[in-house]
Amino acid sequence: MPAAARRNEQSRRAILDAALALLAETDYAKVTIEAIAARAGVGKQTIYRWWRRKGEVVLEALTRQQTPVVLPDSGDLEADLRELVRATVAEFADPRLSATTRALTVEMLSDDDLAGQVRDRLLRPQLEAVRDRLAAARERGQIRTGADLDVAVELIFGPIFHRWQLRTGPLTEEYADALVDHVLAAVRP
Amino acid sequence: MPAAARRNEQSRRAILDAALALLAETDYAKVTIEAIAARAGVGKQTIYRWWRRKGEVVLEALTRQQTPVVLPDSGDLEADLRELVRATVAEFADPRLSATTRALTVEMLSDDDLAGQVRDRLLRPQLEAVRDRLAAARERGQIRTGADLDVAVELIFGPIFHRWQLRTGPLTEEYADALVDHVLAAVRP
Amino acid sequence: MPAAARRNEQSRRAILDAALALLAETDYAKVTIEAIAARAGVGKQTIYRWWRRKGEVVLEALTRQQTPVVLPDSGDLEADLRELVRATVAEFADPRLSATTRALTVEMLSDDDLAGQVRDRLLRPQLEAVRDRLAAARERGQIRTGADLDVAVELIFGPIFHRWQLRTGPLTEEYADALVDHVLAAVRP
Amino acid sequence: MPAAARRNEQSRRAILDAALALLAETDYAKVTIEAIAARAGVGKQTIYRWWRRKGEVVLEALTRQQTPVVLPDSGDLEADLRELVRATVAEFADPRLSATTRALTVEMLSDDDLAGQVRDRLLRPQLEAVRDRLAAARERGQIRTGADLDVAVELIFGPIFHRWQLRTGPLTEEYADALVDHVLAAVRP
DNA sequence: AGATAAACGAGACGGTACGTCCTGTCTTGTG
DNA sequence: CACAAGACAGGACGTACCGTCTCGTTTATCT
Repeated sequence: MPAAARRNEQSRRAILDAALALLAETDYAKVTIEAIAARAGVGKQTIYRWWRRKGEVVLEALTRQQTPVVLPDSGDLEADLRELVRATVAEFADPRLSATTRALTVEMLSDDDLAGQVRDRLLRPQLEAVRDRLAAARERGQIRTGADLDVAVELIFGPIFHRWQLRTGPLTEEYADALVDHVLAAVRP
Repeated sequence: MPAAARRNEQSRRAILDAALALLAETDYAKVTIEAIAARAGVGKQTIYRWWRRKGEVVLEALTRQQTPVVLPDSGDLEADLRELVRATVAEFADPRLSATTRALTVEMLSDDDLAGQVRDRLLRPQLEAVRDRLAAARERGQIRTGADLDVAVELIFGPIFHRWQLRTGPLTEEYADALVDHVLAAVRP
Repeated sequence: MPAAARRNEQSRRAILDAALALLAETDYAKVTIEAIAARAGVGKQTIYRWWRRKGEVVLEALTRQQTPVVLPDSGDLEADLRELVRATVAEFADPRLSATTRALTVEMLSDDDLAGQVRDRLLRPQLEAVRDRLAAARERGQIRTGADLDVAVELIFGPIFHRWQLRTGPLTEEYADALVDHVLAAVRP
Repeated sequence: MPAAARRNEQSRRAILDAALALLAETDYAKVTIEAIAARAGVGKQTIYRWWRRKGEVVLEALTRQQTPVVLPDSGDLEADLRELVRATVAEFADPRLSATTRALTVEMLSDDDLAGQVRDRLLRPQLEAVRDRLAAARERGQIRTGADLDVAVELIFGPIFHRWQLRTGPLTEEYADALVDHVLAAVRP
């Protein structure tokens, strides 16, 4: 393991910036280690020294700019869920955010290790925040006690993810609202 | 456009067989056009002449062996759904089927065109079969009239797909059953 | 062996014309069988049916437009030689004629058979015409009896060919005249 | 332009050795970049990095093993010339040396740049050595002052080259001697 | 006036080599 | 000793032609 102490923070930043820039500008096929290195003005070895795969660079580039998850808790479960789902659907509908998600998904599908990292670092916080919100609702009696909260969380994100990735339908506000209705029906007492 | 009439059916079959064999045997990274051509005893140009990308070859190889979708309709919606969901979960849990799905998903994420073809040829029939089964249930009054059947279908497959791809939980029979319970709750009158 | 009787004269002409046109227009590397066939609006097989190699097509294209060799015989050996050598040098200096000669030379170097044909059909008549002129001069006592006429002919064309192909000097009228002087010195009584 | 300082001398040698070996063993048509790379245990890019065309590799392979030109100067011009011409004729008559010369000639005819390099590196030293020998003879009065030494040199090599390439006659010792006689006649006072 | 058989255009085919690109490792100086 | 620079072996990419091989479709003889 390299002595991280010696690590050049400037190069690290340049690499992550370059990766983000390329992700934003070009096809994911053009986001190669060589292109990142060239763009960052960095030797390829400096990338290989600190990351094992391109996917890890991309992941780190994306996590770096991640904002902490804050879910609204107005007490009104339906309103809060609607806000969450609308925001999520809008995000997947946005071609720019969508492109990086797509990139990351490709990497995850070809590297189990990376998949784990993405899951734990990017995804889990998001999903657990929602789970916590649902738990609070359950305590208030807004959700039936028999409901499996993990399943409930997937009932929200699964359909959106599915529709986004397989393009089986439009990602609109109407869709978001319809989804919320069904999810609520599934967990209501 | 090439005169498809002149197409050599033997070569076509050899190519698709080779693609399937490689998909089954090796990492997707090793399923290259060159490997397929070599395995099929065919010139590379013969592949490029009839398919634009590797993904299209893989897609055609997979569609060729596809069995028509038959959904049970015993009249008992819960039983039928449980059977469907258990089978689907088992399929995604199977590493062999899973590998080709993973491969195809990677290709879809990097080629919109291919994504459309996969959706229309492989996915849509499956999803519509389920939708039809739900429509039948609705006519029998087993599903509330307000339910959006498209959303309902995604309520089934979305979570499975999500859990499979992001590995956020185990793909077991218990999970299948819990999912069925929630889906039913969502659409029941 | 094809029954030449059935041969389509129109196609034959189109092929030879196409070959000439390509020779004149492009690099010799682009003069491929496929290009000739496409240009001539002819199937590749029609070329392969009547010629064994590209070089033979080129040879036939060039021989077709060849004019019969006529050497001046004014009685004045020096004047006649000077005219011949100046014309030959000028021909090699002309980039257009030079290009086809270059092409043919390449083919000859990679095909002994073709080399023989070129020698016999294109070259020999030329060389023998010169040899005959020298023989006439010898009978008139303008050339010493000991002179080897074959060597003498090569004394004329060898240096020009050498200088053209290896670009060891300019192909000017002065050069032509200097060469004539030395050749005459070599064979004079 | 690559920093030649970083060049791997071992690879360079392996490539040139492989090229020579292939030239000696096989048809020139089989001397491909891929074959050279495979034989040398080298990536193709390593060849393309340092040479533009196959011809340049071949040229460098041939120049590397070139022995410095040493011409005899016994004072006897005729004897020295006879030795030189006999050796040259024998060399062209030798099928092994002839094959590489043929290969190089093909390359020269399709690449002006390479032609220049061959001329300057391989040919010129040889021709100038002969020119110098003739100059020495002229100073001794063995050659007439009016003789053009460049023309004289070509009077020697041109006919041999011509006869070799166009196969217009045998390359024997008798031919060598006849040629020497005529060349001497051309330049003698 | 058919019949028939070869030549024809078109272009698919199995191959070979091309020249480019990227991978992940190794090497060479610089700070 | 991390770094930039970039050479290296390897190997896939997609393209261009090779020479052979069907396809149907003209033609040109020969019944």
